Amino acid sequence: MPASDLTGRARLREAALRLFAERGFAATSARAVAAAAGLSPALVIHHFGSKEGLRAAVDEDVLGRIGAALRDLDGGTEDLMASLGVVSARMFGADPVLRGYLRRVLLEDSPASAALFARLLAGARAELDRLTAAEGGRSGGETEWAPFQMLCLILGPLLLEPVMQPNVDRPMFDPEVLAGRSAANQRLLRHGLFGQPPSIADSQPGD
Amino acid sequence: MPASDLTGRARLREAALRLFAERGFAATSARAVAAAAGLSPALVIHHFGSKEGLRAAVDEDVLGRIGAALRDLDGGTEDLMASLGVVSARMFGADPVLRGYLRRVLLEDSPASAALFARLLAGARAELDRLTAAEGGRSGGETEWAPFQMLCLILGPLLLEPVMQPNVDRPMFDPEVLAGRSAANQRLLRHGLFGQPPSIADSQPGD
DNA sequence: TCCCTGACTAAACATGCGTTCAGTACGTTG
DNA sequence: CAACGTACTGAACGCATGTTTAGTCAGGGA
Repeated sequence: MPASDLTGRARLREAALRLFAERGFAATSARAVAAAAGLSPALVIHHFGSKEGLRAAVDEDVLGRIGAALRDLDGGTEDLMASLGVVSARMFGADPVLRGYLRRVLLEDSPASAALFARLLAGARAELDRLTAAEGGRSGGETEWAPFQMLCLILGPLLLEPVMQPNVDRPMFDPEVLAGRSAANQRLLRHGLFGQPPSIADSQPGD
Repeated sequence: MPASDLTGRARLREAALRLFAERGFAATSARAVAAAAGLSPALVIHHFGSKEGLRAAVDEDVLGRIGAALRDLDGGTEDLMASLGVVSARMFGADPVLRGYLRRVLLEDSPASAALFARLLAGARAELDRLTAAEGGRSGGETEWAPFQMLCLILGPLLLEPVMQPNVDRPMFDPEVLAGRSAANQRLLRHGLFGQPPSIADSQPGD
């Protein structure tokens, strides 16, 4: 099952995803990808036209997966902003390789990454609207940066994982740890770091 | 003054900083660096021993600048958490090239980047202590993630600049815009997105 | 059965890479 | 002045890269 069940094309794409995530695109040779897939380097050209074509195929695959996860989420009637915590768990938490690849994609400004970020931003805005409505419609002062702040809180640990992890006891994307972080983010967005001492109604069902 | 006043060694380092920031290390050839500096490729080896040595020199230079900026900041008696807003303005706001380089450094886990992040984390913790003291010592619930959240809010826009900028009207690191974002971060950390409607004592002197 | 298409390979190609080498020009030191 | 070390150059070396080519092999329709 590991990789040998897949077609050659798919095995190349998987191997490329892994190596691009680990070392980056420019630092990964087509030969290395082929070797990791147990195939000949010429197959990269045969299946994808060029190394750049291979990258495009990997991009499409990854962004497709994430787009699907986001679409699932919109459909579900998850309560409040639990959803963005859930989506980060489902996408980012799932696979270290995917995280590594996303990390590198997000800091370029390829069309693919721009589209992904626009999608995430729209999600954050929608989430924020729901959150505002749940808070009784009051919105404190300037909210221009709010969706970006929300995204920074969610994407920050993804982007900073390699440097952040050594400063955290447990694996940052362990489901429990991630849930704790999501809860902390929710508290921060609602009340700040100092608001509302944990007196009554501290624990909520969702998240 | 642009570059010709500098020694060949310094010109190579500056050119490398710019190109590494734009294209990444692996995608930048020693020949390209030398050409950008108006020098012979062999000089890269003569001055730095290898291309990797050149990277080390650039790293040292960049991290030195940032370390100095952070040290300045500790010395000054800036009030409250204005300081981290100021430091991001002074370091990140200053130079797009520096931002690009930092972006790439922070998502590897080289010793240099680990040291830088540890430094930033310590700064965030100190800042947070001061902020907590100013809030009357009360700290709401779990604060385990607080310093990381703070760093995400500050570093997020730096890391995401390429994908974020197209969604923002004005240049993200324009001093005014950055000040506005810093103020928004401060409000978020203190009261959340919905707390404390802007009734009395809205504007404060610092930041 | 034949033939064709598509997956696949080994070998080779041209190019660009990091690096080395031999040598020139120049300011400093003896 | 001679000797030296240092900044610097053009040309070359060996090698890895992305890609091409020619060819093998299996499967499926006519």
